Order: sequence, then C-alpha cells, then structure tokens
Amino acid sequence: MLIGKKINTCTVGLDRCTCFESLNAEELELINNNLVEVEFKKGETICKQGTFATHVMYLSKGLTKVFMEGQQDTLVLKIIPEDNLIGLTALFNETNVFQYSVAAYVDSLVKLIDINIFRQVLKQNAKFASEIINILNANTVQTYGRFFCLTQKQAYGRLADIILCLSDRIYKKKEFELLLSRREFAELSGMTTENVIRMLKKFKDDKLIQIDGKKFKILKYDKLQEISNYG
Amino acid sequence: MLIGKKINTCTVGLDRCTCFESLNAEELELINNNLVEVEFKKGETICKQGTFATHVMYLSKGLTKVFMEGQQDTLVLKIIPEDNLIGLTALFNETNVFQYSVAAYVDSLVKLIDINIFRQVLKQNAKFASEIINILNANTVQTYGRFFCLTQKQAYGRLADIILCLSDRIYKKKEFELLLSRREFAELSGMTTENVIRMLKKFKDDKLIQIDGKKFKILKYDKLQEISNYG
DNA sequence: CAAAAAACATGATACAAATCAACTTTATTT
DNA sequence: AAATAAAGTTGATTTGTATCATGTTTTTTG
Repeated sequence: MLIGKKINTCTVGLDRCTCFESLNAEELELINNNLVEVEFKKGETICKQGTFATHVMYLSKGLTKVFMEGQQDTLVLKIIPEDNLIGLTALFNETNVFQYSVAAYVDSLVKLIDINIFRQVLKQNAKFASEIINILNANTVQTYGRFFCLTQKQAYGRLADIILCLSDRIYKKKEFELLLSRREFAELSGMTTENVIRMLKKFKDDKLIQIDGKKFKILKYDKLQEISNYG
Repeated sequence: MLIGKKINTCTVGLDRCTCFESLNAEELELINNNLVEVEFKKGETICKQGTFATHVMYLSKGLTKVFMEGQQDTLVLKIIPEDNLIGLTALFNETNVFQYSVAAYVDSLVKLIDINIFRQVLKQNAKFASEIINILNANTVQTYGRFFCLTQKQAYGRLADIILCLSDRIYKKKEFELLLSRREFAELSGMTTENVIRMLKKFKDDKLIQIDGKKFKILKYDKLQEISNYG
C-alpha cells in the first residue's frame, strides 16, 4: 500500500493558523481586549509543564519547541513555527494544567490569550469551534507521524526525516541556516549529540548534504527521502 | 518537580464518551437515522489506513487497537475500550483519509456514523463541538504520554507501565485475564515477542506479578510503578 | 483424531546506539 | 585580553534489545 510508505515526521505543524477569520468583529475585539503580548528571548521557557494553564498562546514571531520533561530525558513533541496557536490541549482538560513545556529556539513574540475568554468564544461560535477541531486534528496527525518516526525508524532514518522536514516546512529552501545547536538538533532527532554529529558527517561524506557549521544544503533530496522511508 | 514524574502510558483513552448527551432530540434522531451497527470478529480490520473516511465510528462493545502500519513495522497508537468514538481525526482533514488502521482485539460491535452528518451537527451545536474538543484533547494528552513512554523508557519500564495501565483502565482489577496474545502484547509494548516473554518471566521471578498463561495478577503495584517511573 | 499451524518459550549471537573519555574550537564572562 | 564555560568533534567501549535458531506447547483444521 503506497500511502503507508509516506509517513513523515511532520515535526512541524500547520503552515499558518487561520481560525480567527471565523470570528465576528465583536468576538475579535473580545479576544484582543483580553490578551497581552510578551517577548521571550532565545532559550527562555514560555510555558512550564505542570503549571496551571491560564492562557492559550499564539506565536506571532519566532520558533519554539513543545516538549515533555521526564526525570532525566526530555521528548520534543513538535516544533511550532510563527502564526500558530500553542497550548490548546489545556482548553478542556480536567486538570487544567499544561502537560508539556514550551521554550523559544530563537527570540520570540507570544500573545497570551485568556483561556476563559477563548472557551467562551468557542462555546458561542460553532464555526470557530470547527476550525479549532481542524487544528487539533492536524496536530494529531502530525504527532502520530512523529510518534511513528521516533519509535519505528532507526537513527539515520530519523535524521534524514527531520532534515527534510525542517527544509520543507520551516525554511522552505534546500539551503538554510539551522537555528538550533547540535545539542538541540540531537534532542529533536531523539539521539545523542555525539551521534547526530557522526551521522551528519556520514551524510556529508556520502554527499547527501553539504554542511558548514550551521549552514545546511540538501544535495540529494530523493536519497534522503529513501533513507527516511527506511534507513 | 513532582508532576513530571507521573508520566504514564495511558494507552487507554477516556473511560466513556458522553458527548451525545449534549445533543437535542432532533440531532440525536438525525445521527441515529444515519448510522449502521456492524459486528467485527476478533482480529478483523475495522478501518484501514489510507482508505477514505466516510464514517466516524463508535465502539459500543469490544476492545480495539488503533495502529499505524509502516513498511515492516506497526505502531500501536492506543487502545480503545467500549463506549468510545474512533476516527475523529478524519473529521476535518484535507486528505479525508484515515491515517491509521483499527482492528478488533476481541469480537466487537461498531456503530458507523455518516461523517457528513456528524460534521453538520458539529457546525450547528457549539456545545457538542466543545465536547468533541474535550475528547480530542484528552486523546492528545494520552498520546503524548504514550509517546513519552515508548521513546524515553526502556523495555522493563514500558512493560510495567502497560501492565499497570491495562489493570487500571481496562480491567479495573489487580487480577485479570489478558485478552491479547503474547505477540499482540509485545507489539503494544513496543518490543519483540521473545523479549516480552523473557521480561514477564523476570517480573514473575521477582514476585512482582503472578502469571499463569493469560491470567495476570499484580502483586507489587508500587514496585511496578517505580519501575515504570524509571526502569 | 491426526496433521498442520500458530503461539509460547529459552538460549546464543549480533548490532545499533548510548556512554565514556579526551580533545578542539567557539562563545561568554570578568 | 585572559580566563572560563559552553559547544562541537572524534574514537573506544559498553549495553539493551533485536535477531536468529531451535524446541515445546497449544490451537486450529482437514
């Protein structure tokens, strides 16, 4: 079955969230009157796993990671690019607590929207609710893809997958400057820093990619895709 | 941080779906007039990854697994117990295709609800939509937990986690008869059949559980919890 | 009810990836 | 500008888990 083959990490979610377009002027004003915009510096924690969720967040500028913190390990659930909502999971959640942390990969601008206002609008505008369902489902599909990637593929496959994903979804170019450190990149790929470096070198030696520090260039897209499919 | 420690698989979702209670008589009739109930035998495929999603499903009786099929491996995303919706992910999905397969662990009864009727009700009843958002979010939290478990814990921890989860959420007893074969149980735990057998034996030798074929009895819940937390 | 197939079980071996150790280069701080 | 810390890199070693091989028990089937 062909479709089964195309399981990609899809570490990155929607291109751009458009749900607010289904709000009327009044609802939009209500939202706008109940939000604050905050700047977060590179590396800063935007929201902390286990704390009470009082806001839904909207990333208006920057790049962030959503991750779970265990006792020793952390798991990056997804990367959130600009113009996307963060923290929807806490919307209707009996515990009312964030199940994950969010941190800024680069300097970021975040709008904090009062969660109760958000809930109120949801309950009165079914079109808006449908849009949110749409977003939640897109997120679920993406998470399943990454779940599959991280559990079923081996290291080279995961690495290829994530390189392609970043190129396709974040940078939208075959040539880009990685905004993450090697340690962050390793964490994202679910492996150790040492191994990510070794494996990147292998890709470089095999002429699949060109690397110079943080500058990446994809040379053989198809071969990487193949390694991602099974590598 | 204490909360971080309590990451459990939560392979199993909501106890019971109650969203239909927010429908009025008319909407309920609409749904009921547009569904069929189908029986699936143990092992049968209820829905196949890659096929067009024409229905949302409601498991009225039985036990099923939701899983992704790769080229060689399969990943069990979650277990769905009785009285729960299946296939919500396909509701608002540009591809309109199931991203996963569903199969019956035991003989099961499934109500197939026309997806367009379901969408229609969603768009006209914001309360219902909110309930669905609730369900989707509960599912996401659960998936994140299992994602963490399968990627960050090692085999003994995963096994302990899943035994506890089945006991707590499915059987609701310390003593139960496992409905899955060793192969299915291994697949669920993300390891090979050989290893699951070896490790169960270890748990048995260590007097953490009692096993006789498919009959399981948890002897040391706390110790298993500890192994699950880090094992 | 015998034969075939599937499920269950156990030991030996192989291997992918983590860990450990040490060293270099690049930032950050004082 | 020197000192310190962090990030990046490479090689050697260890280890958890899969794979392979083989045998036993249970279930299914003709």
